[in-house]
Amino acid sequence: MVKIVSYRDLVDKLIDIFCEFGYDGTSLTILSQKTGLGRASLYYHFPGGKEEMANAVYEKISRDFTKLVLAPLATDLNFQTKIKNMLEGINLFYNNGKRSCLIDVFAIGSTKDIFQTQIKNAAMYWKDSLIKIIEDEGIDNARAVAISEDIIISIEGALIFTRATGDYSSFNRTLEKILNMISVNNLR
Amino acid sequence: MVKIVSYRDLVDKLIDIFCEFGYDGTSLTILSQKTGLGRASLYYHFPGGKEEMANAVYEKISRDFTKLVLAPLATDLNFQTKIKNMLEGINLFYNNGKRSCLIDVFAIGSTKDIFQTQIKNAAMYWKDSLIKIIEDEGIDNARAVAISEDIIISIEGALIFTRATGDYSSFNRTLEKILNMISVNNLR
DNA sequence: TTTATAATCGAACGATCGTTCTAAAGGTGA
DNA sequence: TCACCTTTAGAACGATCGTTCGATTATAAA
Repeated sequence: MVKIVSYRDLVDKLIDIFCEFGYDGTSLTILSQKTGLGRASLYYHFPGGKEEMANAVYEKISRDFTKLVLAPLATDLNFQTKIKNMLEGINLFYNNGKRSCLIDVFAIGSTKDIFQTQIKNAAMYWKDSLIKIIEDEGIDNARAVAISEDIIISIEGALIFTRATGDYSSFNRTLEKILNMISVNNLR
Repeated sequence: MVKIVSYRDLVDKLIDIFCEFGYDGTSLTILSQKTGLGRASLYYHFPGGKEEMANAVYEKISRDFTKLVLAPLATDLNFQTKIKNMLEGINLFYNNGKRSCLIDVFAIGSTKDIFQTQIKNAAMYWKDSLIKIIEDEGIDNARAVAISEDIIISIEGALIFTRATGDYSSFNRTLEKILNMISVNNLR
C-alpha cells in the first residue's frame, strides 16, 4: 500500500476507496482502515466529514478531467493531434480502463442530487468541445453532433463493458478504434 | 404511484427503488415508505432481508434480459430481424434509456462481489451470441468480435451518456445508428 | 360462524453509522 | 528547554442501520 504523506496523497486514496465501495458503501471505519488515519484525524483534514471528502474527491477528479481530456481539445494543434492527445488523456484519467467508476460513484445514491448538475455540465462541455473542433474541419453541425456523441458514448461504454467482463484490452481497442475513425476522410 | 397488489409488483417496485438509491443507499426505512409495506411485512416476503430482496431483483432482471435481449438472437429469423428485435428488447428492458442503472446497482458497493461473476457471464454470453450470428453472415471471427463489442459498448455507453445529460433522445438515436450499421453491406 | 392460514403492523433489539469530544504525540522556531 | 501549533488518536455521542418480536387484521375454506 502506498504510504500517505500529503493531503494530495490522502485525496488520491479517498478516490480509490470511494470507487471500490461507492459513496454510501464507504463507512468511516473503512476510511479509517484504508487510509491508516484515525476517525478524528480524518475530520481534522475534512471538518465537513464524509460529504466534504466526496467534494474534495470530485474536485480533484474534475481538475484531472479538465487537464487531461478537455484541455487537449482547446489547443492550436491540428485536428488529429487534438483527438489523439485527448484519447491519451482518457487513458491516463481512467488508468487504462481500470478506474471505470468515477462517474457512477457520484451519479448513484446519496451523492446523486449533489453532483447531478456538475456531471451534466461536464458532459455537455465535453460534447460541445468535440462538436466545435469537428465543425472546424468543415463538417456540418448535424454530423458533428452525431460523431461527438459517438466518441463519448464509445468511451463510456467501453468502461462499462471492461468492468463487466474484466477484459481491459477491449478498452484500449475502443480508443484505437476511435482514433482510426477520426480521419478527415472517414468523417465526411 | 402504482398500487402493489402482487409479489411481482413488489419486486418491480424494488427494482425502481434500488435503481434510485443504489443497494447501500437503500435503507429499510426507504423500502418501507416507497413500497407502503411495514418493515416486518417486507421480511415476511423476503425472510433473508435486504440481501434476499437484491437477489429477487437480480433474478427478475436477469430473466427479463434473457427474454427481451438474448432470446431474439437465438431464433431462426434472418440476421437483420434478429438484431432489430434485440434492439426493441433493449428499448423495453431499459425503458427508453430511463432505466440506465441496472448494472451499476449490482456492480458497485456491497453487492459487487456477490453478482460480479453473474454479470460477467451475462456480458460474455451476450457478446458470444452476437459473434455467432454475425459469423453466420459470412464475416470472419476477428471482425465479428469487433462488431459485437461495438454494439454492446454503444448501448452501454448510450445509457451512461443519457443518464449524465438527461437527454433521452440520444439513447434512441444510438439504437437506430446500430440498426443502420447492421446491414450486410456495412458489415464487410 | 368457526377455523386456519396469509399478510399486516409498530415497537424494540443490538450493531454500526457519521460525528464530536478531550487529550496526547510530533514538529518547529525561539 | 520552552512554548506553540499541527496532527494524531481512542472513547463516546445520538441517530440510524438491518433485523426480530409479539400480536393484530384480512382472506377464504369448512
